[in-house]
Amino acid sequence: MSRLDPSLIADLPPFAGMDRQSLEGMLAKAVSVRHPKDSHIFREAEKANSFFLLLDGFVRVVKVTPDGEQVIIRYIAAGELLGIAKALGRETYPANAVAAADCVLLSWRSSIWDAIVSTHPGFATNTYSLVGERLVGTQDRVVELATERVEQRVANAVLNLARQTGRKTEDGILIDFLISRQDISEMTGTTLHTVSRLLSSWETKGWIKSGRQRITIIEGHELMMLATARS
DNA sequence: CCATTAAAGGATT
DNA sequence: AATCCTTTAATGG
Repeated sequence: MSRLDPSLIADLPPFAGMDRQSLEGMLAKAVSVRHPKDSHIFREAEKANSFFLLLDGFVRVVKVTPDGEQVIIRYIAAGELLGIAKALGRETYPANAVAAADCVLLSWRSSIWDAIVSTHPGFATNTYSLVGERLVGTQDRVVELATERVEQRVANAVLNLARQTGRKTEDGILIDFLISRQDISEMTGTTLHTVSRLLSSWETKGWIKSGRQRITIIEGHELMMLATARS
């Protein structure tokens, strides 16, 4: 296994404020793993033996209902931790994590979590922040699902994806991985047909450009108006 | 306003 | 060729 350079992770939020020696210590205990698109990184209810840092790619966190319906909880972008069951006081993973694109990750054994947190208080606080941000995000989505119309929820989902994973192109902000209308419907609690209709009507208005599994936001402002408009 | 169903055309493998 | 993704239209809650 090749040696990993500290600069690989030094600038990522979880390791902010960590000195070089500590970074090297973390990396010495890490194993790098590759996950091809659509492979599972971990599964719900599985024993949480490892936690991960996503170095490249995108991960989809998914819950599956008893009757087989999928709900997308969130997407995780490069630089974020995932599978941090230990930080949540859990022994098992709370959901499935699937590679939404080809992914490169670092993984650590969960058994060293406590030692890391006690020797690197900064890592602990960074993790609290991450957990807090995700909590706020899910709270927002609960409010959305309870009060907003489908059109607004879809607009929000698209904007959030663009903010999280967007890449600038000549046309606008491209959501930088393959995402189907089915995926968006699973994020927003609607059907792929409704998502399809909404996206094509936005395309007609010139707000977005979308092809098969690709979405580019051209006029983010209009979408934001829609997303926040009161019915 | 939105889900469901059905049908059909395009894209991907 | 088989499968998946998207669009469109009709119907009904």
